[in-house]
Amino acid sequence: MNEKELLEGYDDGEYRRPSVTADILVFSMSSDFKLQLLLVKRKNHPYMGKWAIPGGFVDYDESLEEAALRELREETHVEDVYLEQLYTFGKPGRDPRTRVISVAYVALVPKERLHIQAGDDAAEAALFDIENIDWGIRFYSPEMREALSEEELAFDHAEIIRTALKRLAGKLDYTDIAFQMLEDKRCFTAYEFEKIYEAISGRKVEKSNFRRDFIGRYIKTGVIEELDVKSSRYSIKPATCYCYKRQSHRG
Amino acid sequence: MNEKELLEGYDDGEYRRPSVTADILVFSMSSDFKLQLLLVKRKNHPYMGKWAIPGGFVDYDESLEEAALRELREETHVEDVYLEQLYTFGKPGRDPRTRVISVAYVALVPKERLHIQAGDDAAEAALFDIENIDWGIRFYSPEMREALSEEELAFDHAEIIRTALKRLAGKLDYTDIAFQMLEDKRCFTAYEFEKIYEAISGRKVEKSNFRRDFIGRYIKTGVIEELDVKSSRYSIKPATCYCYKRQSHRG
DNA sequence: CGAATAGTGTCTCTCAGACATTATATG
DNA sequence: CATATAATGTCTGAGAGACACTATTCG
Repeated sequence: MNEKELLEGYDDGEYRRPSVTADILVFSMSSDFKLQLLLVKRKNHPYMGKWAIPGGFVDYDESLEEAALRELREETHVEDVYLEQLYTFGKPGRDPRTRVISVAYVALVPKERLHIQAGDDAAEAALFDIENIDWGIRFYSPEMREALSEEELAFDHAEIIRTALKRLAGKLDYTDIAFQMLEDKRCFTAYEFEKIYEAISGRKVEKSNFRRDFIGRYIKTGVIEELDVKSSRYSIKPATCYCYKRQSHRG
Repeated sequence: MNEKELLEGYDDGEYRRPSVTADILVFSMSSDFKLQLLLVKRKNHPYMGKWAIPGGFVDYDESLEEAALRELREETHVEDVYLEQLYTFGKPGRDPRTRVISVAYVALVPKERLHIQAGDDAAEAALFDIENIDWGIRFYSPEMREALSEEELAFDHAEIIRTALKRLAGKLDYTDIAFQMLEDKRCFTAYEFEKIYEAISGRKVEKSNFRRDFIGRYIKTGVIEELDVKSSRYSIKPATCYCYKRQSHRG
């Protein structure tokens, strides 16, 4: 291919280094408690018009996490969120232009905090509902209910998303990640928390058991506290509110 | 520092890329069932004379995993082992020479398969017993029983080792990693497996409970099978041997 | 009243941890 | 005999999962 020859012509005989990018998977939760992922539509080749995970090159003086946060800021204008390194993807050929090693990060952001805006490399940016969690992965766009198939994703991004979904589901039971999706960590109901848990794990839970465990584990360990406030946001009968007692981000 | 100025002088105005290395943490098990880690003594600056995790630059056409396997082959002459990506360390300044992003891999290698040899960048290579698993990390060299403190480790390698130990202990219960340390996966006793489990988890287990669970879970799921063979290698009374039925590596 | 969620109680089964006991081989 | 590991058994309490039931508020 002449495109490849062109790129190899850039090489000047010195040691040829791979490029490093930080990619960021921004997960959020729709108002009807469906797990959502931020994708951007590529406006350049390769994969022009396909949907991709936002990301960009890591600057020489910037840490990987800083690079991920910078991308996050550019796309969503949020700063202070839960962020976790996912995995590093580096197979030669995953980007047809040149050798790219991508360090993928996962961010969990409550939806009201998101102010989505397409970055320089993207035509548009949108949140996609993640409907079925059988790792075959199928997305449905929020407004139009249009299926987004794996073929419409750029690069190896379907694999990256699968990895992220597995990681999130796996960490649900022994970490606090579900709390990171709450609209207001300082005042939320058991119902909200349960719905978030269901969305991330991909399966229904028994309401009564979940409440027992939820109360039992987190109240006893002081992670949450019962408040005097009641909320009728999601129900007719006012529900007890709880307060998450740890720092709002970091994990 | 004039060393830094020298390095920055190398920059020729083009986009300055970080270097990428693949580092490999080779864990093994001593004959008395202590968890061991392969370290190499640096023969060049920086950190000359300090102990380090072996690693090297990722070639332009080589996958991250291939790079890790190449390093592994150079240091230990083993090929076909359990290998897993650990984490990517990329803070600016972690290598005083230039910006280095290290993708760390963990390999689990039964000791008899190791044929340790120092690579080009190392004066010597040795296995160190990991004695206490309180994440303060202290090593004792195998022969001399000399303490190796965190200060004697190069770069941010103490942090990398801590990360690896946590990961291994965490995956012990829901993966097959303990089997990867067995001298002979096709014929081993419950005693051997128990000792490996203890070494990786860093705590004693109740023998009878462990056997019940060990038999219960793995026999029922077909992961292991009971053999007719008996072994007196670790006991006076001959013990039942078991056979691990899955592929010898990969995880 | 029905609808929808809030919230409580109960039963079973599995599993982890603690501990006791017997068996088998060697010196 | 003592010793060291092999191998089996028993008890308890915690937790997961299934399910039944009552309470509260609105329209």
